[in-house]
Amino acid sequence: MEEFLRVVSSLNDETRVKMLAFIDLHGRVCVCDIENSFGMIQSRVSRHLKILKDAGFLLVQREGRWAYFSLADLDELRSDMLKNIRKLDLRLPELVHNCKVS
Amino acid sequence: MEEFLRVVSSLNDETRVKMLAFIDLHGRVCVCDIENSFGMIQSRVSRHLKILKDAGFLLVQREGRWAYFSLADLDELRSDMLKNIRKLDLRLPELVHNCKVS
DNA sequence: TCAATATATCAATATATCTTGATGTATTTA
DNA sequence: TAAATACATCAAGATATATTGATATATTGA
Repeated sequence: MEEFLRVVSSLNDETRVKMLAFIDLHGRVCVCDIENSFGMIQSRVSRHLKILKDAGFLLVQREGRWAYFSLADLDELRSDMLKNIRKLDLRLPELVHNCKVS
Repeated sequence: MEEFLRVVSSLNDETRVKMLAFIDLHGRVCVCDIENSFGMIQSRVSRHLKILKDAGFLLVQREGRWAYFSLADLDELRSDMLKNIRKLDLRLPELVHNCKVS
């Protein structure tokens, strides 16, 4: 139950549903990609990505000063959730890749 | 998105997940059945059942002074959620049918 | 080494949700 | 008709979550 509620509560937020859909669409992105694409401040983005990671949806790979987030391997519950998010056909922001150094 | 969030937030609560599993298991129950089975006060039960109903999981049929709740027809999102709740193998309270008149 | 960048986290505030107890309405039965 | 029962809803307080701005750490490049 605890894990089920962690998964459900991670998706009980429009911002996080969109971020998950965005990463599903674009693959590997760093925090500042989402910051730029969504027009949100860094602490907010970082917090939401952490929640999605802790819920088992995302994987983080640190490279230098960047943290790249991508989809984790999903079990049935999580892949069901993602499947139903895909069906929402959300309008997502464009990918804006604007980190200062790369 | 709005409907997705209504479904997700309805399940973002341990009490409601258990009540949904309970109704899935026992079929048609009235509010006081849940009150007695879960040992919760009536206003709390009524509120949670309303949230599950508004989220499209439950159907209500009024009969006399009783309101009977049962599973609604579920679309893919909702039946996926119920399927994953079944997999949790929750320990649910016994059905205590103790309404004063019947 | 120093400054800039990327990220995480914390504290404060705002907002939402849950629980309880009180109240209101409808139905049934004495 | 009056009392009891089933249920819904509201107000108040408690708890949880989200947002922002500030601060801390690590990495890189000048």
